[in-house]
Amino acid sequence: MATQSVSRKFLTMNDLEKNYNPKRTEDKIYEMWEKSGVFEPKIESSKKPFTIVIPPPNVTGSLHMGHALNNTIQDILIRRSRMKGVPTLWVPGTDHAGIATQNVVEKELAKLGKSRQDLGREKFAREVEKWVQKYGDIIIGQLKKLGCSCDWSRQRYTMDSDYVEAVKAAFLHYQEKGWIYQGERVINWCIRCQTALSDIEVEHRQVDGKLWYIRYQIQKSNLKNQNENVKLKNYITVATTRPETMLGDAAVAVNPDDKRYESIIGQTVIIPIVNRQIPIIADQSVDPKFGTGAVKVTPAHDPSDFEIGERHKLASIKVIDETGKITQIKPQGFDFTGQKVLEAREKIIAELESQDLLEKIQDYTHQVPHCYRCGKKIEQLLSKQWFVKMKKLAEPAIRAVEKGEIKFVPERWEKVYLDWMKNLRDWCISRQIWFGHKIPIDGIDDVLDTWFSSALWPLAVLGWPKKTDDLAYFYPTTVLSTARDILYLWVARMIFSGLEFTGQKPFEIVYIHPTIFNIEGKRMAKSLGTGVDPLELIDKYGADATRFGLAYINTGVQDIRFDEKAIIAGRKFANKIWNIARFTILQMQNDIVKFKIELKTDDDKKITQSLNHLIASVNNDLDNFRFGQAAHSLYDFIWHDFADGYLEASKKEKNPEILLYVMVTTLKLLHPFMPYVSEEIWQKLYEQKLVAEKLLISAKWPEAG
RNA sequence: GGGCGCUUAGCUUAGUGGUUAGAGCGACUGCUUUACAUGCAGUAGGUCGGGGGUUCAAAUCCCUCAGCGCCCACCA
Repeated sequence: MATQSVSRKFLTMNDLEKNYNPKRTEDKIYEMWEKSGVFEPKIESSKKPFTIVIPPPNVTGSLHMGHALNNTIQDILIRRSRMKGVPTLWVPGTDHAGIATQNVVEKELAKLGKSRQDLGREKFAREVEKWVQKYGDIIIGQLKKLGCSCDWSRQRYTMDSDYVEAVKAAFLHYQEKGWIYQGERVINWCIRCQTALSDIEVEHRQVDGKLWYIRYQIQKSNLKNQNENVKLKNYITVATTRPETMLGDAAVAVNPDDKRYESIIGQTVIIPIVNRQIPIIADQSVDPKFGTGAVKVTPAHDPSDFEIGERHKLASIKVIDETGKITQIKPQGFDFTGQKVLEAREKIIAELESQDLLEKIQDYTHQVPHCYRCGKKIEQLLSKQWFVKMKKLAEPAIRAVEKGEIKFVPERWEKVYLDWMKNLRDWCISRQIWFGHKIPIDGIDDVLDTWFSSALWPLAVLGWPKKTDDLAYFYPTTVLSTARDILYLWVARMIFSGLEFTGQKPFEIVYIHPTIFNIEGKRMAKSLGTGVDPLELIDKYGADATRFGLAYINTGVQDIRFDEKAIIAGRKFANKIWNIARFTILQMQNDIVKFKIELKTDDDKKITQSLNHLIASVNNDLDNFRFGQAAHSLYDFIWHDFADGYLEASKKEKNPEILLYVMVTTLKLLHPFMPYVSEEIWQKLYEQKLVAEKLLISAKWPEAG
């Protein structure tokens, strides 16, 4: 509470607008904060810092509602921590997002009828650079509009020069450990993007397909030992969803315990059309209950077939190339070379039918892999790529979470993380796209998976591999707030990277925020016309309204059906607060203010008691990431207890000190949620010498007494 | 095939064992009450998805069924 001041220049009604006006407030206030230097923490070695690194938005486009929610959450945590007097750092930045950004630039070029190949690498790189510059700036501008109190002096980009060094250092480190290797195996290949993808960059979508039952002739000379079940048959039937891959079959596999086929294991069958001889083999991985219990094995085009192939030393015959066309496999009398997969499939089916080798066709709905960036079907094919061995990296990452050193909020995500981490395959890190970090090996012109660089974010932004003061003081960071869809792609990889390179976890708490859907429960997407632009909301209702509305509906649920009504309620609330302040300020001028808290009436006692409860519950809620609950308590107290109750009553029985005390305290509690209106009011109070601290953003946070 | 989440008033939802289940928006009825009509005072509207159980007491805990959504998985 401020000390008594004798010389106050009283404001009149006209000095305070009747309604809160965000547009006349926000930019002015933000500039004031920025100039004051409060966003940039000072290192105080005696105090434990509070650090957040922003999940760097992709420079593919502007921010969406998920970003608005996540950055509101982070700013709430940051502002509260700062007000508590803790050295508080929020590192901002952007991600080059290799494949995603390359794709959006390619889409732009396509509008002009051009491809990246038309431009060539150099010109294309310049186009990408222009895009990155433009959208990088847009994103930073949006974060500022939202009111994010990031330390802009520490702003980073995943391809700035220091970051390139960090990526190199990480790669070399893995190499020295012997964890980087080049291998030829079946990987996910996007025909449109022309690159390999890791397993988690593939989306499985349900597709209505067919199951074709095809007869493979058993070699006549081997038919002597037939048993009861196959006595009358001279063929074995396999079921497949991809008949065209039979061009590359290397075996027919059955389960070793499958009595039906016991007697013919080891015999030879002839692939129809291809006329090549392949063995019938027994492999544990075959499910006797599916289809006929016999499966054609195509090691070059299916990861599990590849493994069967390795176990049985089968040849891998690549029949589909990187453009999604049939290779120069020329069975006698046929030539499918250069034909698209579906085209070849049709011809093969027709030929099988004419040879009476197609037993039946079933409708079959199954999961088919698609590219997570361009949405096109993935081909699984044999390819030489670079991998990181995961076993040694996963172990400490599992332990850190199991021992509770890293906690997930909500807790249930811990299990999701661990399940994935315990069943990791090696990480395919090479990409054949043009935009990204070059693999630091001479003569290799591939780039790295964009997530290889994102995985280093918490350490790289603080200076690693250099031993900087920032790294020593602000690492490990405190909270990582993010969306659930990048739990594996990003969060898991930051955990093992952080532990490997520093021996310390990258963050203490992973907060997984709700996903925002539209009111029908559908994904918000610009392309579907279901997106809501947070900037438009800020323009219409103000940043505070947008932030408060988002915080208010974030009650810890998994999904949010976004309803603009919440933001409208936020706007009204901002206005309500403004008017409470207006009333209070005018009240202060009419009465002598002693700045001494004296509880005279029952109303005084009641309101200060409720306020104390409010402080306790807001603190408790925020300690536990219960943003919605905290917002609800603030709303209910301020509107109903304070305005409808105490303020009305105070018109009859005056106690301006209490009025001011409650006002000032609620402004502090509200500031992380609604920084602009609260600071704007604070400035009026400061001018009136009704508060002592110059800025609310750095005023002392209330604790329950 | 595994796992997770959700189902409360017309809409979006709060509420994790305890008096007549709250709010915002919408609807309706009054109010130019010396801050706010972005307001104030009220009214109507809910068998808390169905069924079963535990308990003195269940929207809340357990089981089960149904619907919606998400994630993982080498049934080709």
